Amino acid sequence: MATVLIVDDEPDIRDVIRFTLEESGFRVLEASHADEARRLLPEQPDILLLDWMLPGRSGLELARQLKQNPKTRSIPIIMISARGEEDDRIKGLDTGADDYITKPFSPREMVARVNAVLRRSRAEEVSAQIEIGGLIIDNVSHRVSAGDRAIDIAPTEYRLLHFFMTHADRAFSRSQLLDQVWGNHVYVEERTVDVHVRRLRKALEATGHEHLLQTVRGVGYRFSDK
Amino acid sequence: MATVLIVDDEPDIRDVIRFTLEESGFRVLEASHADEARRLLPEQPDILLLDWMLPGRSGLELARQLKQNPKTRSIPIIMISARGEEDDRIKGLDTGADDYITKPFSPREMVARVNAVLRRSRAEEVSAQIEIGGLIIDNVSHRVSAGDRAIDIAPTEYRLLHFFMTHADRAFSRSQLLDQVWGNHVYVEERTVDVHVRRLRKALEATGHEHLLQTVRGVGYRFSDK
DNA sequence: CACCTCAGGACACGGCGATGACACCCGGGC
DNA sequence: GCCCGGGTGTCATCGCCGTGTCCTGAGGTG
Repeated sequence: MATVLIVDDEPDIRDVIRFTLEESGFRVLEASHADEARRLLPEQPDILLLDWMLPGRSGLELARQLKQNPKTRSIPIIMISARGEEDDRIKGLDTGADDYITKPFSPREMVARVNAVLRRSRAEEVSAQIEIGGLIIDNVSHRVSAGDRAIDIAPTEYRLLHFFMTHADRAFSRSQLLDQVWGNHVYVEERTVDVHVRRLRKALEATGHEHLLQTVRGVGYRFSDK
Repeated sequence: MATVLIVDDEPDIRDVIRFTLEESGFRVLEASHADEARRLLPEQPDILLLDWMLPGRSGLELARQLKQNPKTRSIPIIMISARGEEDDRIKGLDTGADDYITKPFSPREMVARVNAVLRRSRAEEVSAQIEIGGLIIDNVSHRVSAGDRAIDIAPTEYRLLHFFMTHADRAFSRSQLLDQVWGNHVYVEERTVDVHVRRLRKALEATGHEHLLQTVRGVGYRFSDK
């Protein structure tokens, strides 16, 4: 089951939240301030419930910090704020918070939101380097490799592959691929996608990974190691 | 740029929203009630701003409907509700709404939320999986599997199976199936359904799931694990 | 037993996707 | 400026898979 880290300076609030979440089967960690929260990060919480109004605006700081660090960026954050602090709420979303709850909130609402955010974020998992079926793409060095062999690839093929690998196990139509990889403003023939798929496959043949790029007849293409 | 569909029965509200969104570069569609919204779906809005309090609770209905239809399920919905209708807010989230805004709201907040939801939904990976009797169909990856074995299936068989699995435990006549799976404009022989049922069964035999597709003599076919 | 419905095999056509060829564009080197 | 080469988009062609129809036989039903 998922672990939730509550960061709030009021013990009463923490208690209420802890009770509700534990009843719903979550594991709960508590911190009363930002520093304590940071110390608890090694416990690998799946989600943070973060009170906006921590002393010294440290809630905002913490959120910003977590979202800037690649290692913690993927931890979703739900902000808790008092009703009416609208400006803060907006900043919270801008900072990268994934959702927020206004006090006072009902237990049911909170659980519903925690679940919703977890469901969303689970699939996301962004990282610079992605590995699927032994094939590795690294968006920092802009390089594709398998084992210790580098694969030479043209720009468009690279973008296509990168899109596929960040959206694996999904079937895409040609027009979706054009929108996503070429940009939805340009107009090119749908069949062009076929050609680039073929070129990409050819490039992947060098290491025997062409089977990862699959044709879904009547629909489009899919990237998957299954 | 993204397209937003506003569904609200109050023209003033729509105007305000439209103005703000267009200023932020969105394309805006307007509907004053659920039916009009449905008619605008072919315009492919990227997100819906849906007033909760449409006459006759049709806002809830619309949301539920959209989230149940595989074709529209992925369109994110932001609910607009009057402050304090908390029960409704929860129901809204349960219905599948992705977020909500309480009236009155500031333009900035609205834009921030629309952007946040769009950002999320883009990366999102709702595995729209349906499982019946150990057989799994996933309309996102467009794949059928049982256990860890993938089942190879032709386009028409796939659509047929998908329809059956989303409408399990009901018997359908051949003409109903033709309407639903082939489309009600095309004309093909009723017996053709038999042939595709047979092909589908053959495909399911690979994992021993052919018994799920049952013949209802004198009526048609039914998909069920009972 | 006669009738009707469904299962299953066979087959021909059409369309979709794979593939190779080619023309154009752009940038770098001379 | 000119040439060269890699990259990209388009087109025509080919082959195969998917699809719809027909026919026959099996099995259930009255």
